[in-house]
Amino acid sequence: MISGYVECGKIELARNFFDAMPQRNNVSWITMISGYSKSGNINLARELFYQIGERDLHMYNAMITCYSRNSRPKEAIELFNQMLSLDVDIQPDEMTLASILSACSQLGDLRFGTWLESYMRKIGIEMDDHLATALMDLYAKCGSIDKAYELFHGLREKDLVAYTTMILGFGINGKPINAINLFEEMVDAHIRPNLITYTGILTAYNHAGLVEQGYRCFMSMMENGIVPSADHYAIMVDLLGRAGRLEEAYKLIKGMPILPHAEVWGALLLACKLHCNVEFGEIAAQNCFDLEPETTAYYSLLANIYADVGRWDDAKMLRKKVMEKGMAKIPGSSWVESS
DNA sequence: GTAGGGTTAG
Repeated sequence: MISGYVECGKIELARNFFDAMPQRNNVSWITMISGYSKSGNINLARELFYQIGERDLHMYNAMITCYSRNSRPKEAIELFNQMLSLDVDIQPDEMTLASILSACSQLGDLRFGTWLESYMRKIGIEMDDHLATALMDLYAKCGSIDKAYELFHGLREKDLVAYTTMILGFGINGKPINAINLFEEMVDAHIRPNLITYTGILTAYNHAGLVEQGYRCFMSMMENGIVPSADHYAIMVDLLGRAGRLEEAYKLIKGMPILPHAEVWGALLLACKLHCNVEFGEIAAQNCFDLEPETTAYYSLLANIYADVGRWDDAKMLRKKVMEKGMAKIPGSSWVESS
């Protein structure tokens, strides 16, 4: 019952059912924690986790995974260390290590990562494809792209996540051509790219400055029934904009079936700065101001465009605005971590 | 009685 509710996203119903249960076994606690994890509710997951009297490996795994997949790598590693400590002393398994490796690459902590690799050997955890993929991601994020590719090459079965990880890895390591080649290999292998894969491949086309090919890829994405997110549009606007095709970029934004976020307009604004275009620059900037009034970078960009074309008074006025906004931040609580 | 934990972006 709980898992059924969790699967269709009815987490409150699952909780009601859970609360009404006279006796809760391990599985029900784990189902509830992973349900909160999937819906991004770290606090409720943690609350439940610490209500458990006797915690086993699977419960630790559920909570560590919750931290890791919700971008709390430090807390994931903290709990992992707690698990290894003498007063808990539970030996991790493949599942634990996959989540911890992910936390590690989120932090870009290669030293802890290589320690984990030898630790795995020490306690006899065999490197399966999931673990190799997580390790691949770590190496790629830390700049060891050759080591990442070695691991990729050694996979028993290259699946969607493996290809996507490697494509993203080539992308962040400045190897767009390798990313593009791998994407083609993936399509040939009949593995269907998802939204994340397209983020990687479109970024690669962008970095390689391959406008036509990138545009074609974006179109084929939609033909394959994958609906681009605002992030994908932002990449496309950047690609077209950097090539000086500002009007096309603008039209792409206007034709979006979803609301463009500030990053989309910001990409156009940046392109307008590169090409000293006031016309679209003003439109892009106005949208950025409306969407994110507190981000001063947008005001500066427009000010720089004005300066480029000799409109000093307009530039000055905007720079004054930036100063005022900067000052206004000081008495506030902008340095308090938001969560 | 039944239900569970892994890897990819932002």
